[in-house]
Amino acid sequence: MTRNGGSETRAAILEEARRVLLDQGYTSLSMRSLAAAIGCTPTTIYLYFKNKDSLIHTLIDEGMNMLHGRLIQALEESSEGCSVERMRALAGAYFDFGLENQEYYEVMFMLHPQHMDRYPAAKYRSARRNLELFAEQLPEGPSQPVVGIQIWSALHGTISLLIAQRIDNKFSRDELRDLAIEQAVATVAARPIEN
Amino acid sequence: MTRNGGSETRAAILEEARRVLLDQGYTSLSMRSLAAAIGCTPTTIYLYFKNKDSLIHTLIDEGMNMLHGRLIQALEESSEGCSVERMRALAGAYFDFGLENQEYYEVMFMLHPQHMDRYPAAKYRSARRNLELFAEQLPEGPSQPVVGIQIWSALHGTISLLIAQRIDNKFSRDELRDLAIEQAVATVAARPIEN
DNA sequence: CCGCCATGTTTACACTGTAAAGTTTACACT
DNA sequence: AGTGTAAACTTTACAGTGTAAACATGGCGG
Repeated sequence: MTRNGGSETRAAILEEARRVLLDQGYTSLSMRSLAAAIGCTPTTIYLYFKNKDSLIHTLIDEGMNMLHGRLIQALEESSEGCSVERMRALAGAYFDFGLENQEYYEVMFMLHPQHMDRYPAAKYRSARRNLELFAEQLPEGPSQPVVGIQIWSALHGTISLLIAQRIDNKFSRDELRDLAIEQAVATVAARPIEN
Repeated sequence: MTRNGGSETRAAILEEARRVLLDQGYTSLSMRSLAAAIGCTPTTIYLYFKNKDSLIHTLIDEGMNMLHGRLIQALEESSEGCSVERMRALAGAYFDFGLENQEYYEVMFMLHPQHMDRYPAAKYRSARRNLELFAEQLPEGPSQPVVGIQIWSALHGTISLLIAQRIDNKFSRDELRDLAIEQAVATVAARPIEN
């Protein structure tokens, strides 16, 4: 392969990895096929990424930033509403992001760490921002982060089962979406108002 | 390896597979190491199981039956209670099963089908029994299976994130358990009584 | 006794991630 | 211009994966 100044190769790797991830999913993303697609040898990739996991980590990070954009946008669009309405918008945006970016969602939230190096602390923080948005919509403010986690977890449950195709097709996605969002909303509505 | 009458080998395969699954997790479960552990060649396993996935399927089936036992027991112990109390017992039992049998839970509900052959229809039915138990606890009876699915999904969300170690350790498991269960209970309590 | 079938092994293929060592290119500096 | 060095990339190799095809062997029924 022609020398092309390093960072171009790195960009090509990421671009192709992203493409394969979206088209064929995580399992099809192999270092060798990746290398073949961009016209270099497998080991070249190791010049830019410690290993496959750290390549995945940067994809996760991309996904987290995409998600953050979507969530922030949803919050801005509903900023005039009460906490219930903001949560409805947030949950809806989260749900839609998950189903519209299934392959991203999978590497972001469904991959087991045993198959994966520990997620680096710096990137972990950027991921946590997304989750904190849920607690921040509670009427009492972000003082109960665990409740935010619970609301997020419940949403994640439905999304992950849909992605994993563990829910019978006879149940409509829209109905499941509504139920999941309303459950999140109900949890907010049940909180005491304190701020 | 000595001929030992077939079903013994099959039993040994399953026993070792179960052991590895519980000890080292799904990723460590390889046909070759499995064969080495029970003292046969990898291909011998293919006499008893079509492929790795179908071996996993029978483990999933085992897990589903274990889970069913736990859920039925919880329901029996709470049979005198109202639908809210029965759901509390059911959700608690489901949650505990998940965390006490993480490796089973993972293959049962968290593995992506792309990595896996389609779950056989017959076994799928036995899995569905477990989910139907949730809808059956609704005050209006099992007429709204999708609500049962939603309650189950939300529980699954918390469990799967805990198993995947995607929830910060600073959040106590007990508190998350309580919140998840109460969210399930609240969804039941919010239903109209019709039967 | 003989043939068949269940039970198993041997061998092989096409993959996977990744480490070590060697090679080529580009550029800075004397 | 010539040389040193570092970046970029390849070659080769290892150890592992699932699994298919062909071959061997034991025991049992006719």
